[in-house]
Amino acid sequence: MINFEKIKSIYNLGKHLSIKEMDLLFKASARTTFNKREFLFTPGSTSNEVFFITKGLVRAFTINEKLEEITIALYPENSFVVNVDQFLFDEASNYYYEAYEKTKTLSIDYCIANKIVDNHPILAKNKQQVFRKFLRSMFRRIESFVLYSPEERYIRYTEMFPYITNRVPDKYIANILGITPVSLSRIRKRLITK
Amino acid sequence: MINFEKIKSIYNLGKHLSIKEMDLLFKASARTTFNKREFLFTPGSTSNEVFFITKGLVRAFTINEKLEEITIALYPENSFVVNVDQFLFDEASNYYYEAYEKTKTLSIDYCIANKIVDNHPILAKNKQQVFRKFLRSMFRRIESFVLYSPEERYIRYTEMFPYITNRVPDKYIANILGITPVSLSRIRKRLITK
DNA sequence: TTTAGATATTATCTTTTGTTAATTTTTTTA
DNA sequence: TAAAAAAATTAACAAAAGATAATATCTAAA
Repeated sequence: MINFEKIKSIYNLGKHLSIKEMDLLFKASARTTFNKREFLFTPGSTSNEVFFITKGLVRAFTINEKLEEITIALYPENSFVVNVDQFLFDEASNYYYEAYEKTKTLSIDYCIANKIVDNHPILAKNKQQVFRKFLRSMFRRIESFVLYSPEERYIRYTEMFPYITNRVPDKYIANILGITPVSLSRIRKRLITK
Repeated sequence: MINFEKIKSIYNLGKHLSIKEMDLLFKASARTTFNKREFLFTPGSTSNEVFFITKGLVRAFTINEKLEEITIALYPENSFVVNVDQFLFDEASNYYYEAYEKTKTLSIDYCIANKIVDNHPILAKNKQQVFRKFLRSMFRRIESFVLYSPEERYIRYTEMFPYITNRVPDKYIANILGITPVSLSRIRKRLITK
């Protein structure tokens, strides 16, 4: 069910990290299944739970002044999901995190996870890689806004994450790209007629 | 010269972190002064040096297909500067990092820094906070692209970083906001006449 | 399977942005 | 300080995006 080798390759974890150590974390984690449209976090949540998505897809969104839902991120299998506002800012969350599909997770309180990790040098060594992976994806996303047009961003996004694009409405992708759904529809049309 | 308390407050470092421990890192660091327009890194660089800016301002930019310089980030005093491509991707850098002002730095090889940090539990504990600070600023930047218009991004940027905006040409700010310098000039005009 | 609801497309119009080039202003340096 | 270089503004036009609404298509629930 949990593909250790896949996780190791996704997060560039060290060769010396064995299943035994990773299992320490998995054993200490709760397994939860969220039905479609159930929430992992809601605004105001101060939970420091770290979710690992083993199956399904989670959508993070906020509500803007016009009371529209704006999707900021999508998390497929093998992603870690945290309550950003709580995790990074020690503030109550502004975001909803909902299971867009029926989603299976492993979850653990971040402080508890940290205690386990800090007691096992090999885990501690690999913790940084997970953070680095986050930084990587964030940096590439910022780069895409600075260097590319909406059309280019869309092409790159679908090429990079076809397994996400296929599973959610285009309007979520439009939000993620920083454009309106109507504009994305026009971009798609432009690309087809090219 | 180095304001320890300021660094501690910027990076949310723990109260138990004393100057003694931080000094271990500073003592192991080289002091370098870069003149205006000198480079800390250039494309192709595989250096894993971590710079801490004690004075001055560094600009990271790349060259696009049209051979234009595109500024992706500005680093003022008390910032850490690393070669992103090397640091996060283990790839040679695509970016120039230039001292836009005469800049004083402390620098240390990341592996060496890590050895020192890992041998001192209090430093190790605080390392995460520095990473978290990076994640924070990256997340807020992504949020600004997803939630706000170019005009709103400009207002927020100048409010948040007046000490940067004042020191560099507007065209660098335009790049950072993901718009053209001409468009930024029009936004400024619109805001004045409001 | 039918129907209601959600999503995507299209149309129309307005606003903003990109592009290029000319002009003005500011900054740098000889 | 004067000349040169860089940056910012403005103009003119084209392209793209935003907003809103109507329509079409797709999806999910009764």
